[in-house]
Amino acid sequence: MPTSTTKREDILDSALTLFAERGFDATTIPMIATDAKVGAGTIYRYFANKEVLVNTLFQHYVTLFKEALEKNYPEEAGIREQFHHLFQGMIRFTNEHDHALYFIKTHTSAYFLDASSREQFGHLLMIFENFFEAGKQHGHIRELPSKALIAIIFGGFLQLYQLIRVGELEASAELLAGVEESCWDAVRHHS
Amino acid sequence: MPTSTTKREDILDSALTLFAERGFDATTIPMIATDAKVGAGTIYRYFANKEVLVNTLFQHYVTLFKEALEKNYPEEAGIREQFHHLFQGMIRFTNEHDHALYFIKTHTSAYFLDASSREQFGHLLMIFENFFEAGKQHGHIRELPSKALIAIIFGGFLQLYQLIRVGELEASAELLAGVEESCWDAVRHHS
DNA sequence: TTTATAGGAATGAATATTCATTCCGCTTTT
DNA sequence: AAAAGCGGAATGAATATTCATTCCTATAAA
Repeated sequence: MPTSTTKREDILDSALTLFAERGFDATTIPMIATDAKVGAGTIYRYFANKEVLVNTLFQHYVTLFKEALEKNYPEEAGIREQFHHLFQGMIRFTNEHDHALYFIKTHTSAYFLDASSREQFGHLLMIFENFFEAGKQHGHIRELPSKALIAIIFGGFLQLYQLIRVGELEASAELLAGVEESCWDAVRHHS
Repeated sequence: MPTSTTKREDILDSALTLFAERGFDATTIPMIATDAKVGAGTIYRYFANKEVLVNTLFQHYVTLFKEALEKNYPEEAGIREQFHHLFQGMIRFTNEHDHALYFIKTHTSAYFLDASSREQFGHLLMIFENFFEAGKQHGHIRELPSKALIAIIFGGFLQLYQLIRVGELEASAELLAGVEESCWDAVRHHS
């Protein structure tokens, strides 16, 4: 077998957790190696260097997230249901990939992201941007720049999930439903 | 003049900017020294080490922020006005101390914060917690854990301000008023 | 008023430490 | 037995921290 894919994924998993918890600069390669139960040198068999590793990780999860949001998107449904779909997508994605969204968020404007990573992230934002623009057109969404609306939703959601991850809140269905309602009220148009 | 207090403050100012822009780990002491126009060794005359420096900075601005929120707090006013006061406090503080809130936010759960820093930050949260608890008691605020409400407001606000700092949005009075309304709708009780 | 001097402040080159990356011998697979 | 995959010690570069030296400035002697 040419290099079992397992190790590569162990490395990516460990890197995701550590980058999310401590940040890129505070995470050392030996740390990742230890956590992944792998020699430090092995990491370099799979990734040319630390920056390639972080960009690979970033693009991988941005893509996954984008797909999660786009899958089964209810094009024809009402706006509230579309919002529900997006919000549920965020929740499901966060549950499936523990640290991924937080990692994405905290590294979105990092100095070491390459052009491709930035581009991928742009695509991701576009999903939300399209949603909000269409919603504003129909008078369903508050008249604020889409970028601002995205920031409010994303910022709030991720800050909340940080609390959950740290254990200060429990992710009950009730809490999540309440938060979705809160976020919806933040962006919808009120008459 | 024996050691003008200026140098110490030059150092703190430079550190604030650099920590906020690049993060603690990506900021080197020589960088701070250069920016502050000071010898690298001079920093160690004022701060025992890099961690003491960052904790000093953190506590300083948390305290300032807390004071800004508490000053002229309208105890007797209605809840919407109290919310306005808090929100305005956030805006004013951010305008007066450019990078301070962002620095606080991005370093709140950092591994190098000492007990005192964490405690100070707890006091800060208490202001919001008290506000939300009282509001829920009177049925004015959404029935969600205060921690969650705080996360939504803070997360959203700071994410937004990051866009402003980066220049993607302009901090017009109109935008800020809209965002305040959005945040208020996120936390208030809807009948 | 001018000059000398003590002592705190500031400096930045030197040192110690940490970290990304490399390299080589050992292990496993074929 | 050869080849491929691994581990982890070794290397070199970057960084935090130290320290011997210089620079001020305030006071005091001349």
